[in-house]
Amino acid sequence: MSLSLEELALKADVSKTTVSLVLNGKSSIYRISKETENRILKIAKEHNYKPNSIARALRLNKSLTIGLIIPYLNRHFGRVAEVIEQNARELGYQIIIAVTQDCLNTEHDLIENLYERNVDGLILATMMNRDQFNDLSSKIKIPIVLVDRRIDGDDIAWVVSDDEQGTYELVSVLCQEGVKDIYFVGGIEKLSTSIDRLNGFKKALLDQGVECNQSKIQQIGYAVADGYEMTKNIIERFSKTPEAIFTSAITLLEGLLQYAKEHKPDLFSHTRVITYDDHPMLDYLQPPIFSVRQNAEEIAKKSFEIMHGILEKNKSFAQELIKPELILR
Amino acid sequence: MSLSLEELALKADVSKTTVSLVLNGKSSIYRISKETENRILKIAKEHNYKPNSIARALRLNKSLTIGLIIPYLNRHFGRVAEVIEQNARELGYQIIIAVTQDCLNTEHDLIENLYERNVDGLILATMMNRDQFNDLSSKIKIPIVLVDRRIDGDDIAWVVSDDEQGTYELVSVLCQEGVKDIYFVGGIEKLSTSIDRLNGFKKALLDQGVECNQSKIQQIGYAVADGYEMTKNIIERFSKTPEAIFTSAITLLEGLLQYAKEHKPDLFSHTRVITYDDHPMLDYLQPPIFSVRQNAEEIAKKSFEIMHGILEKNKSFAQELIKPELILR
DNA sequence: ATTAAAGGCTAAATCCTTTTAGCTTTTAAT
DNA sequence: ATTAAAAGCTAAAAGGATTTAGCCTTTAAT
Repeated sequence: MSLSLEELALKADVSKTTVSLVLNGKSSIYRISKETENRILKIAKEHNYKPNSIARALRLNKSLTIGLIIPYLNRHFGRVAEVIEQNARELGYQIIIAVTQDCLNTEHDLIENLYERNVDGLILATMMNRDQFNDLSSKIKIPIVLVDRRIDGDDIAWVVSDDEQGTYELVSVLCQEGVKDIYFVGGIEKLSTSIDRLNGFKKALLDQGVECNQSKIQQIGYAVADGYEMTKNIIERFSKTPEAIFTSAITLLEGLLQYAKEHKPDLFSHTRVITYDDHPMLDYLQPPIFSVRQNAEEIAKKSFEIMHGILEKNKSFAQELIKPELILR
Repeated sequence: MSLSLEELALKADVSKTTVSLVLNGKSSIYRISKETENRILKIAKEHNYKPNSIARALRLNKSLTIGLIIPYLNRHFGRVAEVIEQNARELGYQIIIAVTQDCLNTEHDLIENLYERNVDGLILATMMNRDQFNDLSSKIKIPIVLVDRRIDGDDIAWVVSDDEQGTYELVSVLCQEGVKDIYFVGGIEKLSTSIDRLNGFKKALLDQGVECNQSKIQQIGYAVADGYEMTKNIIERFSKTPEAIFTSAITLLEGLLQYAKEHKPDLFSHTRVITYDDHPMLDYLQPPIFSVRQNAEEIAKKSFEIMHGILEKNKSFAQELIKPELILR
């Protein structure tokens, strides 16, 4: 291990050029004799030669490394990262991971940092808007695939859950059960996840002939504390206990549960709760909470697939909406 | 961006040696004049020069990259990874992540792979035993810090939760409440997490004068399905419903909950359940489940700290037991 | 006036691989 | 017997940074 081309060449009594050519499968192109080829291959194998990846990266200007920038390594993104890593590994790529904690500045720093560290591409759950992204794209000359959060634009590659459709279906189920008074507990307002989920929410109400009151829509952020806050607002500002609350992320549901436990233990006897994102523990809560399960595996698979296509198969960008699954308990 | 030392040198009308010396803070050692120094610094700043990290890595034989190998990116390891990444970033390191899915062969492949890819060190939640680890250590000439799962040995660096103590305290609480009939639902038998948790369990029973029957101890694995299986065994093999069950991981608790939901809905009216690992959703389950919360943040922080100490401060290995926290609901 | 020391900078080697252009020898063709 | 083509291989450059050894000039000391 860790012996160089030159040392191999010495042992095989040829030049390092020859060794390199043989090991890169170019023997026939360069008319290296079968005999020499076999000798070199044998010696390389005996010594378990592995080319120095750094030297290779320098020469080829290709590090076989993908940067993955996500807000947190929570359940959802953890699973996404895990599957991306597995897919990447099979094709010889490594994943460098970095978390933004949903801070835009951190995101910028990380992008720059990974870019300078010569990753071949970036998979990105971004907080940027269209303009910020365009700015970035002009500076950064490597492919970017957005994951989980999209930015509108015909030339931007992304893979996201079909948030609008998922929310639409989930909320429609409630409406069809006759629920009319539904509150929306939302996340970071500018993100596509928020916009799409809110659109799905509104569309469901509209299609089911339920009035959609702006005052029933809250959007602070995706943190547990935000969920707590929004639930508090809903419970305390309105005299009437809501018929139903939709939380648009599992963290927000956690906030709601926390508030309920502390200040409104009877919440569930009056109020149906439904949520975007699923969690196995939801199976054991009383009463059952309907949810929308994102297909993290598929999101991960597709996003690396697109990246790989751009990097190695000359494919251009692509966009994918991944269908989520309704979980009615 | 992406302009080279040589180009900078051209612009500053000096050699690239001079530029390199100045940018590496060696002006005074090499008696570069203040004037030249300032000119170079100014030009470098203007052009936002960043040294090519690959070239640097090749020359210095140091990639500023740490490999992190863990079984899954689940809640616990996700948090560990997240915090390691943040700590690493502050000190200029990147984290390459890879998941083994608790497969020993995959672990070996990944270690070899990352080693060949020139990571400077490895942080590892390993499945290896002492012999396998020794074998590995002799081949791999970079520092290794074990995380979450330790291997006995005076010369092995590790950071783990104090599994024995945590389990001891948790189980003791139940015993002190008078519970005498406690079952152990365990994970992968050979891992330190299993061994330590089982030891803590046995010690608690012993100290509290509760008989510890070998038939009440099950160890299959850490998967949800394993928890299901072990719960099934306990419920179906014994005529008497157990007074209490300790699951030694949150996944095993999930398996238990699943079994209970499907086949034993009244489990909780007869049986106390306690678990290693905490989860916020446990707050909302009825009845409350006592748990032991591992301090993932501290585990992460210490493990990178040790790695960094070895890499840059000439420190040697170190071992840390991180105190977990009892959560009594 | 000579020598030594200090000041200011750089050429070239090095890390390891890939790749281009081309060298030498052998064989085939006329 | 020449020449052309084919066979078999290699020297050297390139990629971008770091570092060693040392060159040349100026100043200070005797």
